[in-house]
Amino acid sequence: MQPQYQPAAIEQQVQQEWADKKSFRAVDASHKPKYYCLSMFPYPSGKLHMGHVRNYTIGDVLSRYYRMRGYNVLQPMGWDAFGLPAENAAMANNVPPAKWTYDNIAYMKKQLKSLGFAIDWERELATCRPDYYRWNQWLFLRMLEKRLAYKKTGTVNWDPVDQTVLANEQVIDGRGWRTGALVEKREIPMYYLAITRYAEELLSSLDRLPGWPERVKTMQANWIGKSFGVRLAFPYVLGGKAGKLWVFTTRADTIMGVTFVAVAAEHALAAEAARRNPKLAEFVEECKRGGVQEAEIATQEKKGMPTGIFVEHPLTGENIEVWVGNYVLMSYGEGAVMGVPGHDERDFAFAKKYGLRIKQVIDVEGRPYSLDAWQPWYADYGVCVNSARYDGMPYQQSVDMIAADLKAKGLGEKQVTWRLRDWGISRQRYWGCPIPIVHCDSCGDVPVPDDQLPVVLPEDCVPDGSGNPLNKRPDFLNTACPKCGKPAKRETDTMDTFVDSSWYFLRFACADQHERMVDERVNYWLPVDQYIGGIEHAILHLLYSRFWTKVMRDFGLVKLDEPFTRLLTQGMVLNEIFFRKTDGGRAQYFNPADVEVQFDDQGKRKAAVLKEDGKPLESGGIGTMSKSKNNGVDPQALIDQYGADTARLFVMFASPPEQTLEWSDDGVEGASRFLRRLWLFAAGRGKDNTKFNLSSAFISITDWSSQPSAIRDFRRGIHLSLKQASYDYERMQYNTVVSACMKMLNLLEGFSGGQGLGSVNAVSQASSEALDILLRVLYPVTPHITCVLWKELGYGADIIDAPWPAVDEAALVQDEIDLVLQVNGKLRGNIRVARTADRAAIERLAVENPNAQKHIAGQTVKKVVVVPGRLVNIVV
RNA sequence: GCCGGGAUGGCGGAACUGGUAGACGCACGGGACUCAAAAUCCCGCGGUGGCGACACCAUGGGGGUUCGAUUCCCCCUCCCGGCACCA
Repeated sequence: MQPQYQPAAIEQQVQQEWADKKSFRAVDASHKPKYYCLSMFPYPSGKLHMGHVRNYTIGDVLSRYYRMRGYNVLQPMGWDAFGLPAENAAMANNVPPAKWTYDNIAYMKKQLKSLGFAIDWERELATCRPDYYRWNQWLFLRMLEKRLAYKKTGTVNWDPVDQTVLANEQVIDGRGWRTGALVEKREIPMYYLAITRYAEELLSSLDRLPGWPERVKTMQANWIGKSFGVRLAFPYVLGGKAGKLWVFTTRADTIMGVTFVAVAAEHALAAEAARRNPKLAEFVEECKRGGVQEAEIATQEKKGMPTGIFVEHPLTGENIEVWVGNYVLMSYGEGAVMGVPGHDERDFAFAKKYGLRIKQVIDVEGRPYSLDAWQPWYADYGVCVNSARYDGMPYQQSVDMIAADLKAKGLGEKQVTWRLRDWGISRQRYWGCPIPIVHCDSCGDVPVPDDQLPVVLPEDCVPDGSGNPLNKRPDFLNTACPKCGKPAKRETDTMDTFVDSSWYFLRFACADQHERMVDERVNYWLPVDQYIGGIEHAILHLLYSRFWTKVMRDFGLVKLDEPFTRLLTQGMVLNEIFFRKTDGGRAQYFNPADVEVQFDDQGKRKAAVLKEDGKPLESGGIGTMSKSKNNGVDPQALIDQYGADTARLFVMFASPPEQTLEWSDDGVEGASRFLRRLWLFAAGRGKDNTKFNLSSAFISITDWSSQPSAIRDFRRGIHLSLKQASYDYERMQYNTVVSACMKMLNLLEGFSGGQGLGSVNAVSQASSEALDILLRVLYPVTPHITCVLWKELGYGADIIDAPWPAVDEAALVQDEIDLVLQVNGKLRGNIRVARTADRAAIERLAVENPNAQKHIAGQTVKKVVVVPGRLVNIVV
């Protein structure tokens, strides 16, 4: 064995061996139980970033652990290969998105392999390949047949200079990112998937996902947003014609407090009023300026303008004026809301601003009400007041009666409303899956017949920022109508990339199936037993995937209700941010690798200077690794310098998977140091050069109870750590798994030089057993080094198929245990009692303890709390 | 703005179901080895007071429940994720 740890050499050798033996090929049937471990597939952006390293290491640790536990494990990998960044790169470098994407995939695949992940590469897929996306098209056509896919208009960001649709990301402070032009909202026809038809099931089946984090389920439930309320109408007569203005409210109990009604700028009544009032028309246009992002709309200043149109209160008949409000969303409810300034904070502010009437109609346990300032309890549930026949009624009773009264007049009824909207999938972009529709002057929108699928995207286009290049490709655009055969045009919109990622986990089960979308193997491997990915996907990707799976189930393609049994949402990877203000006042960011941090004697930070010029930098705190803050760390440099095992060990040790992870160069050094120590110890060169016979796993001692206590203490420490690590593997807290391994090595090193240990043979055997356990516990995290040591020391043929070590419960038993002694909950010492001591004996020992006596002195003991095996608390 | 989450020594974090706050690691200080440095090893390391035994304070801030709260409840502050066309 090499005396020194040389990661580069052993990692390459071990990876080659795995590749040659196809060690991680998943078989589609087995007597073992299956385990499908999936990490969210990467977007091929160029090279791996730390978030990828973290994500795939978590998945790999899990996969290897489950294999040791006797499962038939599948861990596949693919590429979420369509998307906007490829088009941006294409424009910047004048290279087709396809070439850029395929080059990135090749490079990143090499990087993934160098990290030693136990991936079955035979199932690799890329969503930009026609043999993948043809099935997007195929299923879209099936959904069209069932009217689960349909066409309607939708709102997009429009850049009036480039004459192109912008993604939200491309709108910066309300302007187009390339042109700087003020962005406008524009209505265009789009295809939608009717996810709202599954709203009820998507919500209710969250309860059947015990393996999902509560926070993710809460977020999804709120996103779906089922609310029980009343849909009601305000009748009006306009230009001699009668009409009804519909609104939805969850607070029908406040209906007697309505003093105005507000509609969205896109509402029909707003358009009607604008035709007769140029000032209002201007305001409606103003509302249409700016982007479509909800965060932007919700934080902008609340503005409104009266329309001069009056409607009739459905219960009192009172005249109520209609306003146009820039905060009313056309996409939620009816695009109109009733204004109750007395009991809605937003309406209160609006009424104050425009001098509208504010009326109290709810009383909350007699709490004071004044029109001067908003108070939080104004919005609470209470009892109706100033509400005629509803006075004195609590919430539910008043809503029931109001709904009944409205219904009697034909002006409303109870209704369930969802926040969830149907999924618009049309994108006016090139690098995506073509929507398989042909537009014919005679026949209209005609679906492409199945036998003409896939509609293949030409891969040689280079976008230029002005619209979709497919519109400039006659060979793609011009086709024959599938129905009548006359010349027709292809749809040039492509699908949202969330479509691609909504079912890739199914395709991994049968990536070589080219006749069908999926085959019966999908029912063997699915559902995914453990899905791992960033918390930023908690809503959209996961919700779309759940929806898509249910649609495929209803089409008879899969037999599962939910795609992911367990979900782990990993935290983001953060690093420090350093910058200097430039002359223009803008921040110039410097990569932490180029920064030297200086400390004072206490180890507190003094200053940070740029290595290049030695001058100080400002700290921008800690933030997610990003290009804009220039605080990313290239994993390749880390792997090249320290090896994959160190990289993996660091990301697992630095924080638990669900929390954010802070980058630390010193932490990496520490991880590397541990592996060097492990290697030196195993190579028989421990700290004092004591050389044990570790070359054999043959252990002849079966009864350790007669061994000296030093040996029994040592084994107890090892088995306690093993027990801890086993527990932590199950709950996926890998940082403490690593900690347990470090404790084991500390014990081993301390043990090798001790005295009074009995026979050298027994010490050697206990050490051998401990190292055997340590290597197996550590293996999923750092597979290369443990693989080599395991083989070199003769523990077995191949650690990848070694079983998980068993805890020797007998080793954990102590004859005497230490209990914590408290008086009034304060720590006052320890008492040592026999393992078998009963409660009375413990209480007596505790009260008699001199330390306890000191604090009891002169007071009466009220009671004694004994927590078995833990503590005694004397209450005086 | 709305929804969700987080905050523990100089730093990353640990503490399992309410039971010794600070495991493990990093940084830092002292020492050994060395001509010297690196590497390695040993010791120390939350704060205040005390020679010491020990006492008191301390888990973002304020309040509550409990024999006992980092853990449960209420209020507040700051930070992070998402908001439907970034993926």
